[in-house]
Amino acid sequence: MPELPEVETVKRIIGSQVQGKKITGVEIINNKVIAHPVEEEFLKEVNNSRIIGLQRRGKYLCFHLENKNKLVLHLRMTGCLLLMPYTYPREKHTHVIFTMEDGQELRYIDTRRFGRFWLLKEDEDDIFTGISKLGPEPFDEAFTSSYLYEKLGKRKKSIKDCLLDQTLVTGIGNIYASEILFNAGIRPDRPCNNLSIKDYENLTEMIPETLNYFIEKNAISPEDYLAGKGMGYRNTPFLKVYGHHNEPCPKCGSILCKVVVGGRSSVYCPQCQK
DNA sequence: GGTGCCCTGTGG
DNA sequence: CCACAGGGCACC
Repeated sequence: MPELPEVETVKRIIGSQVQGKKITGVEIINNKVIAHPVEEEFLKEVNNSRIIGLQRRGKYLCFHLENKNKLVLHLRMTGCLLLMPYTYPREKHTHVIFTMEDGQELRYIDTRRFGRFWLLKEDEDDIFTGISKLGPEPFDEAFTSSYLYEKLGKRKKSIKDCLLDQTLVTGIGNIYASEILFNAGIRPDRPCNNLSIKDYENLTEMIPETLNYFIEKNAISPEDYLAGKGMGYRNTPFLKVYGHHNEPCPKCGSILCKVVVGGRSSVYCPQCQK
């Protein structure tokens, strides 16, 4: 469910709430979401450690702990982190609860249970989480149009498919792929080897610009974030094309189309996108 | 490359 | 009731 802008929002809100706080208790309600072979070890290594800070990499979140361990989380489709007083009733689908020293609880809630926690011990090579396979962040200096052209220029796959490939550039998901391609004026089903250098320059500019636009639109207070159960802030009202098929294009008024590319739906304007 | 699968909930 | 949902992986 969450893509880079949503994960960034969670990082900013939850990060500021838990930074410097000690975890004084861990309760695993459903161990399916813990991708660690030994539950006891996971508990031992996370419990009684202080959170130094929260970091985002692509769609992953990484808690840096004082004992040098890292607690990595991927929210996948429906994962959600909320900090609230321990007295609050537990949401349905609450799978893990971290108790903080101040009596607040950091709760992991995930309807579909696709999300995962990993534990990386100090200096342990990360061969588990998938983070090591990720491509550059869209805001990295390394993410240039020549990088994108070199990586994609000769591929026959559709540009939409490649935007979702986290090893090429990280953070884009199904919704923002449609939004980015609309902003760049490129049809989602265009083969990569059919795009011009100009198209790649345009894409390279529109990827960080579009994601940044939605990070800003996501901005919300911690109180409103909690009130909306970590979902309310998500910016559906600002989407230009995704979810708007059969409606008029916001630029030209043509009717927006839906196509399935690589098993997932994309929405585009047949007039504005070539 | 395409498909199925992991899950639950919702909308047509 | 079936199709589909913002992710990612294993498997032909």
